[in-house]
Amino acid sequence: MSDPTARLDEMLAKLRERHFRITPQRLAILETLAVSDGHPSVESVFAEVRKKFPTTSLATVYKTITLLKELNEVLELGFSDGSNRYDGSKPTPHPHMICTRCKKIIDPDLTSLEQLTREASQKTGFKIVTQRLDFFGICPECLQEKTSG
Amino acid sequence: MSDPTARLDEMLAKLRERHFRITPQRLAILETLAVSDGHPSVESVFAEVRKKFPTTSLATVYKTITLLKELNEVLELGFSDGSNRYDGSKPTPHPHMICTRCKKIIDPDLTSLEQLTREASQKTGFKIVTQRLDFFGICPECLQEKTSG
DNA sequence: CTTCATGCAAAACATTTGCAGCTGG
DNA sequence: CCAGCTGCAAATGTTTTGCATGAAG
Repeated sequence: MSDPTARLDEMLAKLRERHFRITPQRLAILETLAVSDGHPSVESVFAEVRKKFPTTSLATVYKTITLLKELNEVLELGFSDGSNRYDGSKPTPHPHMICTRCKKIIDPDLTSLEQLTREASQKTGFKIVTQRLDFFGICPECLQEKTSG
Repeated sequence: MSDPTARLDEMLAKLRERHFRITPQRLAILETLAVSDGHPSVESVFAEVRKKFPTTSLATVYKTITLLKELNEVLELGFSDGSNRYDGSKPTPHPHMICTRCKKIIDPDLTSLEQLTREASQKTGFKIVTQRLDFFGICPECLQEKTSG
């Protein structure tokens, strides 16, 4: 999708602009979020960052992600079962396709979402600020597997 | 939207069919979920049920709602901040308009959702099983208020 | 240097679970 | 009767918070 290096630079620029410090731990967290296109969980970010900085705490990962959310530099895909996932490569709200078998999450490009949003606004009188759209199902790869889970 | 009494009867029929017991507490929980069109939270269901049965425990409300979810007789609107809401009057997945100011949730009737789902399926090869769509914004009533929050 | 970030442990939440006693069918 | 339900309290799992130490700028 977007260039990971460019995204990392954008994130760093935003931090500097707001005078937040760029610590080694933060840099590692930003890198992980900017590079991964797999919508990582907090735990997987934590595990990744620990490879470089073994003393990093979970609290720091949470704090940094909270900061990035406030700066609109990461998109949180919250699920009520606590399996939250994060998208740092494309931080603006967009639809997701979620495979309920392998847990993969991909970003579809849907042209008719704009039309749907317009319809929703017209029919309800809401001033729509943002939206969240998830499709749940089975991805092509899992569909090919004979054995059903 | 749908007739509350009819919904309650459907829920009761499903419980009986599967040989689950209909206790006074359960009945009160079902009634609350079937009647309210305001997408109540667990706490508000609990508060409502307590009016009739003051000894009811939160655990029972949770257990009953979990049961109803498994029977597809209630739709859970989970939010990652823990402010989950429930829709017993229309238990099949459908879009929601959520006012971020007054927390009201209403059900829009969107004709172009089907088209969007088709597009998502075609472009990704997913076999789509269900979906979740929330629009966040300001409702007409809140828009009319002069003071901004 | 001064302020902000880190890391630890404890706290805070909503939700789930274990279990003794109760009760619907 | 007795399997399943209730209510209590304890456990769980994730996220947040307080605070002393450490490091970015």
